Amino acid sequence: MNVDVFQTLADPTRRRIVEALKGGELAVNDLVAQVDIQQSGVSRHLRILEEAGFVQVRPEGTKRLYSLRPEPFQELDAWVTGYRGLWEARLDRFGQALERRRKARTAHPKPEEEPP
Amino acid sequence: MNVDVFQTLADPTRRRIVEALKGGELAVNDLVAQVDIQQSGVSRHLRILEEAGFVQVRPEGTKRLYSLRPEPFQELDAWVTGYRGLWEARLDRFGQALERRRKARTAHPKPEEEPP
DNA sequence: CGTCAACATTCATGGACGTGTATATACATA
DNA sequence: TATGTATATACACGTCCATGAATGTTGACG
Repeated sequence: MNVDVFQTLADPTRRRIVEALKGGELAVNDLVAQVDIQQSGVSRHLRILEEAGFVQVRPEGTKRLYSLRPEPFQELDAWVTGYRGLWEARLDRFGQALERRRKARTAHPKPEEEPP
Repeated sequence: MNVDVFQTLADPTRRRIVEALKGGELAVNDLVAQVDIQQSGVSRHLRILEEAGFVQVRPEGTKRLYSLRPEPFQELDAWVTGYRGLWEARLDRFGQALERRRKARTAHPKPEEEPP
């Protein structure tokens, strides 16, 4: 997590890797198939993504399965939250109180419906 | 808006400018006072931010007042929303319904409390 | 142990980019 | 018009970085 979140996401190839991992963990070769650069480049991008906290590795045999980690996305979400006042009608102290109550509500949702 | 949102935000100086504009519109010299680079650099960053849709200009006499625009932040918010499932317990159709109800609520808040 | 597959790392290179210096443009005011 | 202030642009320079090619490393399996 030493590197910057935005700088890590600035590269389009890294974003393609991240988006490919949205569906679940993938091996390096699977990512090479989706991103049109060399395998060495994919490994380097994965290293950068790992140092930035975006991905984690899990060795499985001779393969290494990469998957996403939530922390940097949460950080990004927190950052953009500071600018929601630009397009939401009211995000003053009253609106923030509402927001806090919503967070508390969605953090402990009542299981009133079935998962599909 | 031709340039990439993440690439625009990758530069720390540009983020400082954006954060300085959170309080409202500012002239270029006001930003130069907050960012420790030359005035020419600030103007260049403002041009990049303008081309990316982050800021808009309003001439006032010999000054030019820059202010934030919501679109790129909304775009960023929409992007990170695609990854909320990583840390929220459930963001399936049920959770999205909750989310939609919250949005409808905060869009028309009843003035039932005083701001702290 | 030898071999193959999967992946990581090193090295060299070209291009993009942020910065400072200097100069240009626009506006206001006397 | 002349002068000063506010901002934008042109140019040159150094640095960072994404990429490909080549090589190194690790694990599975005969």
